[in-house]
Amino acid sequence: MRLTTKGRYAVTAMLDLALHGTERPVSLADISGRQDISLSYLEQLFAKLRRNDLVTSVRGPGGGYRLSRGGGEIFVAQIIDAVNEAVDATGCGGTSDCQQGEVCLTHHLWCDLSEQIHQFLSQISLADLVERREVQSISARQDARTQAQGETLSVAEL
Amino acid sequence: MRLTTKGRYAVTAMLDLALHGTERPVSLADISGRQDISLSYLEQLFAKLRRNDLVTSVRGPGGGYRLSRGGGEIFVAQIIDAVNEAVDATGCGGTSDCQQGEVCLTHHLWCDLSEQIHQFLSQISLADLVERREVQSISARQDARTQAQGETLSVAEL
DNA sequence: CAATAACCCAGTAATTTAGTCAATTATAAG
DNA sequence: CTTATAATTGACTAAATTACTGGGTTATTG
Repeated sequence: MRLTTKGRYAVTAMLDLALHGTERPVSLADISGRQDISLSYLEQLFAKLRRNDLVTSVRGPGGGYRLSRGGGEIFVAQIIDAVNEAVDATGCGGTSDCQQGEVCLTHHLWCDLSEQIHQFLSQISLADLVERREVQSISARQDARTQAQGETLSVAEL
Repeated sequence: MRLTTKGRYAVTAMLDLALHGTERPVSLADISGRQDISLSYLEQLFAKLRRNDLVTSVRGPGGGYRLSRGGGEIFVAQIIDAVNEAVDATGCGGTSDCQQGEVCLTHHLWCDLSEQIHQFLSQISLADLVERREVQSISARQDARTQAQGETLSVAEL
């Protein structure tokens, strides 16, 4: 499990789909415009997302992408895994060159750690994020009116 | 919070320190030999670890590095943060170019997510890992004797 | 003084990220 | 049928990050 900007782009794009794709398919050009991600980079990402059955495509005018299923059944971990593809474990994925058990054990430990993160992100669905979003935007507007109190600083930045 | 191999190297090296540095300081050459990380790369990593007060150094013959405090007071998140340094949020760290509130909100959401991972890794200390390690190595030896039963496959690989 | 090992710095190969460009293919609409 | 739209494919490149090399210096122990 790697956590890089690439995964963030993918999650952002998928969230955009979840937010805007309820009626009609969403074109990558739209996502590119809204989320400020280059069209060609989106193409690369969505090729992988499609191969991993997270989205379906509709060609031609009015076409674009749709979530392959409900937002409640697509999880953040799946999205990140899809675009990171072929993470090949840790350079010590069973086949490789751990001289002593010791080395391999620290690797194994790291796998444990990232596996737990993976499980954490496997529990968060796009639907969860959409909901959370609405909650936050509401509370953000409330904060703007009632003057933020300090804890809500990061929200007030917007 | 980024999760890359760089952070894994740092955690592995720090764990090596925790395991072998109880008596005397541990030289980077030793860690390099045991963990198969290039000496110069370790130098880079430890420069950052030292700047972040996670290790102390002893120069001269017999010198090396020590944990700056007990393994129970050094957490995985601190190690990863130390070597990743200057993560500058998400390209939208307050100062930047979010055209609409919308974009900024997806960013904020991602921050939330990685913040939760950060908190998770902030609860795991080196001491926890050392303990876990011992438990695993013991159970690994037990499994080797009693013939592993399937679930313990990854341990049995060693 | 000599050996050790941290410390520092400049450079560089390899990989990943991010993006460009140029085609081709499917399809809806006129 | 033609045209515009938008996915799809692929090759190629720029920038950033990761991982590493090598050369030096400084402090310390024996």
